[in-house]
Amino acid sequence: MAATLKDVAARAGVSRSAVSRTFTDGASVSAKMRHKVERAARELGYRPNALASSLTTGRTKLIGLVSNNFRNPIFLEVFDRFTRALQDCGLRPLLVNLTDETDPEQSVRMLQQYSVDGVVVASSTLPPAFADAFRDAGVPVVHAFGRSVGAPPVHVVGIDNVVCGRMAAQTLVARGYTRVGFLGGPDSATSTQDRLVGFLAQLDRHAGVIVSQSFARAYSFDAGRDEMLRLLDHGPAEAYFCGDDVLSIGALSAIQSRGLSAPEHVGIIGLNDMEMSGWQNIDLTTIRQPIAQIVTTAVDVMQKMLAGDDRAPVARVFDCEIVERGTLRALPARVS
Amino acid sequence: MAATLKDVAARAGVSRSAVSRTFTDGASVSAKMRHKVERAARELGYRPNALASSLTTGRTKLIGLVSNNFRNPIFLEVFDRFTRALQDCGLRPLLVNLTDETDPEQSVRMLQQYSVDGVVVASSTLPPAFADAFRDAGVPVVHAFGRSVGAPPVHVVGIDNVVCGRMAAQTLVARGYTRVGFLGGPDSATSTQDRLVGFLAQLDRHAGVIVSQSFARAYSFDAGRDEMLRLLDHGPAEAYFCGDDVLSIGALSAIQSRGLSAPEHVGIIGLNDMEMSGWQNIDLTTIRQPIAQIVTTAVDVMQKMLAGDDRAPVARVFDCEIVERGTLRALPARVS
DNA sequence: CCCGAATTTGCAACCGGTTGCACGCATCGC
DNA sequence: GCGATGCGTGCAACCGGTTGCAAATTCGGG
Repeated sequence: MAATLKDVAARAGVSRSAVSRTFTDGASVSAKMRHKVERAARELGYRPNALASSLTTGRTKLIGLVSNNFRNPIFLEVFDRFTRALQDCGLRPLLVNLTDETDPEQSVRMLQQYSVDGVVVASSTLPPAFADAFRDAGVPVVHAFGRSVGAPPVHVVGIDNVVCGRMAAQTLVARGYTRVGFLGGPDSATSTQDRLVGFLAQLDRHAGVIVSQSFARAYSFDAGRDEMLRLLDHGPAEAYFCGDDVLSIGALSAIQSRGLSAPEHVGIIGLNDMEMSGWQNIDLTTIRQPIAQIVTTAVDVMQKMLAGDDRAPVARVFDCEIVERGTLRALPARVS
Repeated sequence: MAATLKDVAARAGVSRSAVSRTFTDGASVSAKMRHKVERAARELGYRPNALASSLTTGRTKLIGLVSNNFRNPIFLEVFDRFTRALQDCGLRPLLVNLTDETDPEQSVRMLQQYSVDGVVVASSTLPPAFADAFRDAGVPVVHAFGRSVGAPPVHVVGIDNVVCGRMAAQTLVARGYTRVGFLGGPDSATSTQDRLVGFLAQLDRHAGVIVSQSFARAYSFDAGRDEMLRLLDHGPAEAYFCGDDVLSIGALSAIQSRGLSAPEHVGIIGLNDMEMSGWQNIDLTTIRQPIAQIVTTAVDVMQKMLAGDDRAPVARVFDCEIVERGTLRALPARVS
């Protein structure tokens, strides 16, 4: 169907190499030749076959975009930004949905079969071993929203969840809460673990504060709601740090459906600052994660790796900030 | 790096064709040969290169998944389902984000360069001409959530938006509303146009009902909120059919921030039944669109086309249903 | 106008597979 | 024991490009 290099060469009356060279920049072609070829190409509607050329060049410009989080609305924004950023530098995202996949090996193989140039893992819940599998296979990989440790096995871009846990604790203490709770996502997620560690560490400094902890079965509305309903039935804390905004909103829903409200009866602070957290009928106090920066940086790192930069993996950590809205009680008046 | 066909052949002491044949099913290979090859392959960790084989077979198993809707949370579910369904039949979604792309030609070219086997367009806002461009390029295409007309230029899977408009109108009339409004998405979207047509047509049968119309600049929370704020300032209708749930939730937020509430002051009915419409703090009455069926069917149609079935394009239309929640006044008591 | 250097072009091999064809060999019937 | 049949295998050409190398062309300078 589609015109090939050979067709164009025949029509222009030149060699195939000449055609190839006109379409690869950096190759030496005379102006006259270029004209002839371009005209023939235009007439035939020729487009070079990216896959065929990848055979010899070894680059496909295909990037595996791997995630297991297709329930949390925040990830729509993540996908939006990743696809745009990748497209902007001429890369094509090959999306891999790991939701019900158990075996990392299999995805690695699949992506290898398609000779992806690199892999972006976008998830805060996948075990680090997963990203490692790609590195072991010799594929450049960057883990966005992964756990940031000192000397990570692969490039990581994200936030420091331990610090976030501390911030949350600090915020609750400053507002005078003395019985606080951690309502995390699944406790197998590194993000959950780290946030809990930070939360507890910070509270350790405040002897008078009582702390409890529990975990929702997933980062989802329903899971948050169910877990909060359970907590409400067993004497809840005064305020909770929820693992994530969507969990928080589920929790708020539980609170409302018991005829209670935030912050009057229970305080809530979330994490992510997803768009709907700012909606007036939700108005969630939360910790903002700089998604845009994380994505941009991850793509940037990927580009550098593709360009041949193979420095040792580094964790790039971005700061979070508290977004004050309406689900925590006000700061006590300053005594002057 | 990776072992190639040649390496395996050398190690097993057989010809390259023999190796190729062991990995393509339907080819004739003796059991003994198969064993030798498989062992050599295992030892070398050989995986056939999907792209190389696509050169001769003409199939890449790559499917372009094209959308311009990365703001509406409902589309996360759409992507989740599409990627899973495609993966389940051995196809790989190559995601194309058209958010700020103006020229359809360009995406067509790009996807052609990657020799995708087919294209799924998932959008209710892209003009039909867009999907047509792929058909014209000889690429199998199915348009999910597209406009369903009698003899469509390409396969379409979705709902009948005219019927939805009628349902909404019918629902409002049945509840005794006499001043109703249509708060649509961007009026360039076919879905908006069709819903409006149906809405008006149905209301035409009810002489006493006054109807107004306006359009939000996008299918997004902010757009819905802004438009509703504007309406509230100019004497709103008693109830609105909003183009979409996310728009509806924006509208609800506007209503609340004016100290009003639904359904007491203004009634709202949405469309989509996205997950959060059911959340207690939103509780939106809406029209449910059977997303799962639409996606499954779209992938099914695609598979058939890939298998060589090139019957004339058909529009596959699914029914919607009203989901009664709390943003419309109750049905008047039946007079018996 | 001639010569050497620089640039442009074509040839041919190669990337990693697939596949039509012909040949070798075992099997079968008679 | 013979030829017909058929399966299994290897050869070689091909898919659509790229690229090292050498030949051909262009160019500049004297």
